[in-house]
Amino acid sequence: MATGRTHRPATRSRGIPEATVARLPLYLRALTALSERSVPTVSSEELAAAAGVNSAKLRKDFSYLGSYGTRGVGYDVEYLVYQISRELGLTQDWPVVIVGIGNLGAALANYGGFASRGFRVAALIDADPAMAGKPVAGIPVRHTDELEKIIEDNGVSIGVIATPAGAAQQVCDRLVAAGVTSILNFAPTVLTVPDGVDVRKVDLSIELQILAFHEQRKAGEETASGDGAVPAKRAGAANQGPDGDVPAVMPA
Amino acid sequence: MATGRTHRPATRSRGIPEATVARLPLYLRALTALSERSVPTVSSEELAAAAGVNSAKLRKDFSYLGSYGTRGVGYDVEYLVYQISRELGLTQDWPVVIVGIGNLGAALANYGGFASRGFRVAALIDADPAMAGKPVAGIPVRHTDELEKIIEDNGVSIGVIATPAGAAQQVCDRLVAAGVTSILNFAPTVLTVPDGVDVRKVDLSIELQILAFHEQRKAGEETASGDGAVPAKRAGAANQGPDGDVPAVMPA
DNA sequence: TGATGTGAATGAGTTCACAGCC
DNA sequence: GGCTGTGAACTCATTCACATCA
Repeated sequence: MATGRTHRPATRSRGIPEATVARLPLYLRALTALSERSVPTVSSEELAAAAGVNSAKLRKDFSYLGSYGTRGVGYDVEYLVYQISRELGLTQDWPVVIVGIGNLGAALANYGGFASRGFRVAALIDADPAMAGKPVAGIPVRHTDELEKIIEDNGVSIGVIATPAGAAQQVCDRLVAAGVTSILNFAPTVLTVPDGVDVRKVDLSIELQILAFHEQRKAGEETASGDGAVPAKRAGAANQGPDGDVPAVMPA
Repeated sequence: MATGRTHRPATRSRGIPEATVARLPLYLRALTALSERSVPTVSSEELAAAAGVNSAKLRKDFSYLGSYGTRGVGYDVEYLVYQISRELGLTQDWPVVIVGIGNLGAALANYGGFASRGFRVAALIDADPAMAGKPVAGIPVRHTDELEKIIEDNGVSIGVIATPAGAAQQVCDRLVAAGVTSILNFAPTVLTVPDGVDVRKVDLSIELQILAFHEQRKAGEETASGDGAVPAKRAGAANQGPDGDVPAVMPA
């Protein structure tokens, strides 16, 4: 069952930790902003502040990519932008399809952050025949019937599911059968996929529930100061920072 | 229950790991589905499968909440639903405001998953005067000018930011100044907040970039040492040129 | 018997602190 | 002097395996 291909002693040490991968886009964004302001170099301290992490972590992260900095100076912004882009695979074109063009699907279609990072919305797909042909974000919506053909014609390997929960697994199955190997799931349901397919999920209500947990705890601490078990100190508490992401990749 | 060993440590151990907290909503959803099908009890194995985690992890997670299961039997569904809801603070009402009513804000306003879990959309707020009064998801949009008053009047402690990146920090500052202590940020920017304020972020493009990283690696492995475990349908590995290409990403 | 609950072992990720180089 | 790069220490999370108990 378990794919034991953990061994990767091949050429370079391509063992970038998942937590690091998850932060690369963050660094990339900060670097892009610097690049636009024509800042030539940046120190780990400055860049870390811009990205909302601490500098030791950032340096460690970069060390997995290689030695791209200059001691005593810092990092060359343009060079680093290129290296991170390449590492993330953003130097190539990734056609994606978005399935389920409700409010959320439309928001995704309109989201500028995709196109500017190598992602091209190859098609919008919806099950509602009334939607077919209607343009959203300048792209005509196509009917679910065409899903397989669209995937094939465009060589799509990344699919975004923004359907209601009830339809998600079925859509997922069809995407996978048609050749999609990475799925970003916005539907509040657990998707089952075959081995070799990555799923990441974004769950709006889960995020709120996590906030509610912390919020409740804050409220409780104000009054219920009597619990001896509570170490009084704000144990890792308050500021989650820009971090706080839980690895959601299910390598199945 | 002859032994007087009554387990009631629920509100004692305030040391619930963050990773566990992040999974509680997942369990809650799976349990809610079981509850709706009137399933009385469930084993850690079954529930773990439904939530997409492994059973040892689930049992460990629950052990932080207390001993709510019965050895040899499993967990009482209704009881667990209640305990987890309480732990997450969902047994109380959480008024939230959504700021920035574009496509995404509208999607959030329409998202049913909020209301069903104790979150009440107290107000929708947008900076565009033309939006004011216009109903979205049955709730009239109000102008940013009223932000502080709305927060106060409704006792809002959780705010959702769905504005463009450029406006996010300013909106954040106003929310915090008005009394909000938890923020869910959808804008692609790092927010700076004072101590004691929680920020969680959901970044659409970051998730896609992480997928792209893994997708790229898959494509590279096909040609490398063949494990054979991954059948890998011929996904659109269109752009194979790994090197030589000039950074086609980002304005330079 | 058949499940939970949990110490112990393992692994992943973060932070420290300083050697090494510009 | 200043800043990167990285072993080592440390903290947090997952998994194992089994004692425990209905």
